[in-house]
Order: sequence, then C-alpha cells, then structure tokens
Amino acid sequence: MDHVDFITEQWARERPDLDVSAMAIIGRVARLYLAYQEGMQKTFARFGLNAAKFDVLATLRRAGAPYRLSPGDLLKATMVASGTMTNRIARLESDGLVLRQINPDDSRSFLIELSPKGLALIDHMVGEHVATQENLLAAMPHAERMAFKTLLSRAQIAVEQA
Amino acid sequence: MDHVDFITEQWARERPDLDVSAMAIIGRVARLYLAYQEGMQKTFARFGLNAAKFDVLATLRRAGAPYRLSPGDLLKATMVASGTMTNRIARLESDGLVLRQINPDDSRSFLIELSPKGLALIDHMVGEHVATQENLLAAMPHAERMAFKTLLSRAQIAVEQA
DNA sequence: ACTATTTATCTTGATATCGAGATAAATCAT
DNA sequence: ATGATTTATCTCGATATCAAGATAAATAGT
Repeated sequence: MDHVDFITEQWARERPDLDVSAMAIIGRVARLYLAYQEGMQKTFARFGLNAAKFDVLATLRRAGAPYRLSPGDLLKATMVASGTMTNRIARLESDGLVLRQINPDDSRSFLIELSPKGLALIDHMVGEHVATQENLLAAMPHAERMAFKTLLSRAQIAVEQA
Repeated sequence: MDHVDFITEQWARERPDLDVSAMAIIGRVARLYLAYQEGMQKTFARFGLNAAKFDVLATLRRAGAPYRLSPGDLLKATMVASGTMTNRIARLESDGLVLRQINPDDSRSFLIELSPKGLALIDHMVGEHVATQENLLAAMPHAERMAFKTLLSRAQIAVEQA
C-alpha cells in the first residue's frame, strides 16, 4: 500500500465510474522520477551546481573534445526554451565554467566551450553522479533492471504513438 | 536507438571507465515522465488550468465530501513548499474554484473548500484526465502494463532503501 | 546587387517555485 | 496562570522557467 495505491483507492471510492489503472502506472513513474531527482540533486549540490547547470556541462563534455557547442546545439540537446539556455550559459560563464566565443563561421552564433575549470569539474562530478545513480538502483537485482529497462523503452514507444 | 542510447553511447566513447547502466534506466524514467507530463498538460490547458492547480483541486475532490482540507493537509498531499501552497490557493480562490474559510476549531488554520464551480470543474476534468492517461498507455498491451507496474513498485522500494 | 526570408540568439515580462524568516494561535510545563 | 515551545500559515526575496517579440546575420530568389 504505497502512496499511489492510496490515491487510486480514494478515486475508487469517490468516482467508482473511473478506470484509474493508467493512473496507477503514470503516478508511479512520476513518484519514481521525483525520488531519482531528489537523490541526484544532492550530488549536484555537493559541487555547488544544480541539475540545470550539470546538464549543460555534461552535454558539452559528452560531445567530446574540444567540448564546444553552440547555444542552439545545447538547446536541442536539453529541450528548454531559448531564453532559459541564454540564462544558463550566462550563469555558467560567470561561474567561470564555460567560455563564450564568437563563431568565426557565423557571426549570429556563438561557441560555448568548457573552461579548464569546467572540464575538471564535470569530469570529476560525472563519476560521482553515476555512482549516485548506481546507488539509487542498488537494491534492484540485475535481472529486474534489465526487464525494467525493456518495459521503459516499450512505454516510451507507446507514449510516442499516442 | 533512442535518445537515452545516444547519450549513453556518447559517455561510453568519452568515458569508457564509467558504468552508465544505471543512467540508462534513470534517464528513461525521466524521458517517460516528461512525455507523460506533456501529454497530460494539454488536458489541463483545455480547461484553463495547469498541473499545479489540477493537483490541488483533485486532492480536495479525492478527499470526499465536503471537499475541504487545510493548507497543511494540502501541503502534505502535494509535496511542495508552504509558500507555494499559499500561492496556489490564492490563485484558485481568485479563479473562484475554492473558498477559504476560517477553521472554527483552530484559528491559526484555514479550511479550503471546493466551490460549486470548482467541484463541477474537477468532476468533469478528472474524467478527461483519466481518458488522456489511458490514451498515453493505449499502445501498451495489458500484460506488459501489469509487469511494468510491478517493476515500478520494486524500483520505488529500491530507491527508498538507498 | 537587392530584397525577402530564414536562422540564431537575446531581451523582456509574467509566472511558479523555494527557503528563510515572520506572525500568531495553540499547547505544554511548571 | 504564565512563559516557552510547537504548530500552522503567510510574507518576502531570490531564482528559474517560458513564450513572444526584438535584433542581427546569413541565405535565397529575382
């Protein structure tokens, strides 16, 4: 009897006409997501960052040397509004974690590059981050993880067909 | 080869020392959560609400007649900061969807109650909402849904042990 | 070349959130 | 009773986000 069971039972009592079986799944995805976020957030905070800043630094790092992407590339990778990215880059720049350069090939555009400090930080943090993630799943047996991953992929395909 | 595969492959290339198998699961939970949010948001918008307001109205409705809870009760149910709830209630009140009464038993506290308009709205909306949720899962066979729900519960138990 | 369109980014204003501290009532301990 | 503590909610300032519109450069069409 977890929190989602509690909610679906309330609905079953108040609105027995409704089928809340889909809610039982979507609600659990939501709770799980929030629990993961909360767990991961502690790692970010330990290094003075948050999920938003980590996301940008990690995207630059993953892109490979020279760790340099345009704001537009970062936008596509992170799925936020353009003004949000402007703001994130500005703050990372003032933290000294990224450098902003003019793109010599297109002067509408910029290139955002990890600073040496930003590269060192993200390279250290990502190790801690994956350790935190592993810890959040540690109590789940390997076989269950594989099955879970498969069903998550199927659910994603299903939602994209909706 | 979905988006999470793309990210984990980038990490495998750049940081082959890292084990990103947990990331492959947590990343998929995050993507799925965002897809569900996006799908459900359309239903809320159709009725002039957002997820935050819907959440408060639904909590009051689920509580059963007389659809009346204190801000503190709503806080516990929705897991937001206290100032956030103050703000949500104020806006729902100015929308005419809830009424704020003084609690006769404890004058530190208030009772927030669905207005007739708020009750009618949430009672109609929740039907649409569960239909939307069903639609987001429609392409997933019933047997897979059951297995998925079980694994979501196990993952939740695992994260709570971390 | 010149104009129109497209592309890339930034600016601005509105909104939602959080966290810390303020306020005020209820409860507890003596 | 009375002072101290706890409980319930609100206020306020900081931050992050989005959406729409502005700006400016690149590209396409004639």
